[in-house]
Amino acid sequence: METLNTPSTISAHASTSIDAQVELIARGSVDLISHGELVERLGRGRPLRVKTGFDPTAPDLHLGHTVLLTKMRQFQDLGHQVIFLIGDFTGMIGDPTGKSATRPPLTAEQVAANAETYRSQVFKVLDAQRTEVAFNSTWFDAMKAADMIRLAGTHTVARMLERDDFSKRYRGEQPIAIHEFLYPLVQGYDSVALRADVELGGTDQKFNLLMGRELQRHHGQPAQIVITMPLLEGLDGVNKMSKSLGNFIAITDAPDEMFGKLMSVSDGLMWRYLDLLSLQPSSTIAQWKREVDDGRNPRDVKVELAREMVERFHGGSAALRAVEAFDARFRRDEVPEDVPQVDVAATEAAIGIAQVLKQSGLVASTSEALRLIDQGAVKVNGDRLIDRTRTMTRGDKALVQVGKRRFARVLIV
RNA sequence: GGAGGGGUUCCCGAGCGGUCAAAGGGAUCAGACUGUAAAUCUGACGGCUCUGCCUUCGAAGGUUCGAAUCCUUCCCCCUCCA
Repeated sequence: METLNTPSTISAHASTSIDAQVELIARGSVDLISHGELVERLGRGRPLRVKTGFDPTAPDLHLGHTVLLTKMRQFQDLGHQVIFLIGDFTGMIGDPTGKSATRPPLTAEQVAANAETYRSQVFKVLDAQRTEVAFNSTWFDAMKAADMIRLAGTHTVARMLERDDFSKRYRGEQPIAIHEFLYPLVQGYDSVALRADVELGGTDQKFNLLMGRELQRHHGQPAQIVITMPLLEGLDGVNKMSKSLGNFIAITDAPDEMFGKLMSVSDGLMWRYLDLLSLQPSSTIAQWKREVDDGRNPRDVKVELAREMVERFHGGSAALRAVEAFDARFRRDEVPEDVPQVDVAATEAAIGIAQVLKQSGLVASTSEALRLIDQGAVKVNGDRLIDRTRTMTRGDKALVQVGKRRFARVLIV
């Protein structure tokens, strides 16, 4: 690791005061260990090396994953050096969390493929030009068994058992494999190898991040500053954002969908999202807060948030179109432009409306179709349909709508 | 190895021979209200050729006019003792 790629001059952040930097860096964080050390380190006037480690399992990223990335981006914008570390060495050994004992180790090929997927998603948030991508196999593959044992010798079992996860399992008489004790050490050693000034992680990573500090001191380096970020709440505002709970916004969600999901977030959650996801300066967000307190419609601020996110992941023109499409559809109550055309086959001359709804894919079953009709959720050519026995005949065309979001242009054939 | 407790519709969870497509809560969907906010209120929430019919309560058999509820076997979970 001789090419540390550190710019010799400081450009961007020279103009930003240390106080202002600290304020931005601390925004949204749970732990900052420690504030004083951060001020001191920034005071040295050189770009900081900011490390964040990621699993090589390459999930489809959602906004929750981007909280850390956003924080990294803020560091970049302040002129610091960001290191995107892919834990391929650990990934090839197997499950590091103990959560799923059966998670199989990844092959080198899988790791490489995942890393590529990662890159394509991650650089929607990070500035690729200013990101150093590192793999921890670089130094661990070169390590000898004796080195690993020496690393293991730096800490005690008792110390490891302090980690919440381990102590719970130990008390609960759940197995803890020996190699699991090595993960915090391995992760901590990454900080030594990278000479990290700062390491970012989720709150669940706190123990491992602190391990980095100890190992750095052990190796005669100044201890890294540790920053933990919270888990982002999902669209329900209660549970953490996760794929399995279905309360997520994927970064690959289509522009209109992403925009709509963000607009449906509650006002309280909106501020949370702004703090954790927006690259707007804190002063701007504070300004918006004051304006809302003075009577400005929070909706307007939410539009800013939604627009920024869509712009980040789909570009500026897509964001403008999303705003326009949203206004047209929900404020002016117009029919969206991209309504799918569907042909529905009638076996006889006439076909019941429930069948039409089902066969066009607007509803899952005839029963559901009838229910929705009874509830006044179905519109045909803009008019509410209340007669569940209504039929259509061959050659009929109609714009059919179910609820607020489901549309189809149906042709009976 | 011994003793006991369980597996119910997307999730949690009641039911313990008929009035059960099965309480209640959550999630979800729709309507009202709105800023597609959130909250709230109302309704729906297995399927179908829908005032009726069909399929569902771990699996398979059985008892009964009738079973999610009783019996038998099997599968799977959990607790305590050894």
